[in-house]
Amino acid sequence: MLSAAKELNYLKSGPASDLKKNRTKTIALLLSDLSGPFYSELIRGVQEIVLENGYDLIAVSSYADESSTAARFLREARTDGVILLAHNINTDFVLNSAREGFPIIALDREVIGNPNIISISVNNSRGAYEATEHLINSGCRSVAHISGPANSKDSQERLAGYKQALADFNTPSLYKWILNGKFTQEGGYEATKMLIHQGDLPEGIFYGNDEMAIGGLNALKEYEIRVPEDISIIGFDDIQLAPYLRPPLTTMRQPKYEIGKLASHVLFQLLAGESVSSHYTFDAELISRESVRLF
Amino acid sequence: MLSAAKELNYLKSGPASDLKKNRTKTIALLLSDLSGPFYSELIRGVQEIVLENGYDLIAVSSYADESSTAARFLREARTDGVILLAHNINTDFVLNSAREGFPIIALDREVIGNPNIISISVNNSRGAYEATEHLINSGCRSVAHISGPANSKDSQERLAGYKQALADFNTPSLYKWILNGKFTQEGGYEATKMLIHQGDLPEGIFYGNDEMAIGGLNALKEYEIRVPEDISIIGFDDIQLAPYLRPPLTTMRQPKYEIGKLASHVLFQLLAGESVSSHYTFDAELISRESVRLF
DNA sequence: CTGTTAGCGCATTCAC
DNA sequence: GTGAATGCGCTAACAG
Repeated sequence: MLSAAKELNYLKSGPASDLKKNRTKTIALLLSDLSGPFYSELIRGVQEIVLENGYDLIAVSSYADESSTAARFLREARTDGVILLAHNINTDFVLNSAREGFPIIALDREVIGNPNIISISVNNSRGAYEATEHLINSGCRSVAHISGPANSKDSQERLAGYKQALADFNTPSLYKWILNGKFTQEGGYEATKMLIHQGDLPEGIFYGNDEMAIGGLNALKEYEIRVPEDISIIGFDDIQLAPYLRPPLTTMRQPKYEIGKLASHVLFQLLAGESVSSHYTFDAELISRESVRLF
Repeated sequence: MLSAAKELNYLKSGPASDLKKNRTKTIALLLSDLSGPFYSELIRGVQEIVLENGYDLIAVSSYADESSTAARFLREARTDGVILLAHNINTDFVLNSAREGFPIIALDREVIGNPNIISISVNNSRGAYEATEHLINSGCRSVAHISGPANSKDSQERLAGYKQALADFNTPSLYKWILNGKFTQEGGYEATKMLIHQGDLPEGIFYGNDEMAIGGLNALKEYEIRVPEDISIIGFDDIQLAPYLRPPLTTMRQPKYEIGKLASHVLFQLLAGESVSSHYTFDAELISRESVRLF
């Protein structure tokens, strides 16, 4: 009777099944904006490991802050674990969502003291230091920095690395050469225009990420300032577009694929009850293309 | 007592809540590959409407066919509705997953006869016709076509439009000038190399999508065939990279943002019990850049 | 207005 | 082996 019903088009309810089994066999990747096209490498890394372990992967957006889908997935443990790359969810919220058996891997912040939260980050200050150093070593006697939002840890660290390099190489560190570009293309465009209007153009610009560098490139083109003949620029991230820009963008590559793989790998270790380090670090790598003038 | 527990760090279970309420307030966007970077416009459109309606959006991959996450979300109605853009899930499976009160919006196929499944598509054959026509009108006396997978409806229709244009404009239609590039960059590269090795190069190539055109551009560059001086090429989709290619790619733009908005809009109408058309169509639009030589 | 209770649809257990 | 009963953790309905 019941089996007959099953044969002819039985559709089970996922939620009911999850409730009973107390696990979803699903991992959520929490992103600040689903429509941002720059995570594909990371997603690929995560997806590989998640599928390999017989789990499903869903991507969730934290678009509207704490009322967002992502927040709900965190707070209500709608999956068996979570990989967090959503800087607009605040750390207290994350801490309050942590619970036994619900691993959280944070890729965009350092969370200490909670055994259910592991963080993985790239060495931003070091990467920024190298970017700035590269500009200086290739002949720039002055270097500006277009930074990201002040509340972003990535941005703060990159700014710190930049300043350290200026200090170490006796290069002028001027307030007017540090502008906020909000990590967006538009922001990079505006910040670069401001830099140009100030009159005293530096010989190099270190953009806190590639998106802002794209905006910068557009602003520079508008004013017929040639890259790299008149000014050298360097970005951070190595997004997919970087090699296609004119000129191809020199940048600091983040090993996104590797980070994605490690994040999910660690997640499954936690799910299996194994103990892991509370923090992992990767280095960024200089990808030299044509936006920095070499001597 | 219970309220005291709540105050100090109560974490509710999402699955249990969903079960009780019999709705998730979540819409799933089913994509064939989460790491594909070419959906951002569409996602943006969907996200806007979904959030506006107080719902959450999650993105799910159908990476591993019928055993995939996406398939599970369809089959088990894990969300209140679904937007489908996953050609690797077959239509019978979709039909068998349909149920009352679980709207499915199909963006990559035409599904007829089921009131719970609505399809939205672009007029592929017409777009392909226009692409081919554009090549012919700009002076190409011969036009090849690199197509997508044979089982893709999009690909079939684009091929049909191409053939129709050749017929209408008395342009030679040769079997050797229709090659399969699988809708991937690699496939487009290989197909283009084959075309080159055949010796008798056409004056224009219509690629079934932009990704294959990128591969084609690479192959052409390798053989020092100049675009558009030696050969004109046109793509389909207008992906984000298209204007950044060398030369900037002429292509048929799909109104992805608008499609995303309509898809979610229709979904909510269905959820509200309103009746809607069973099928909607958009037109592709010629975006003229520099990969077609103009006379 | 606060406290108790029934039942959502499954998977698992136990009785048969 | 097949079939009925229990309870997962909530929410909504209801009683006090």
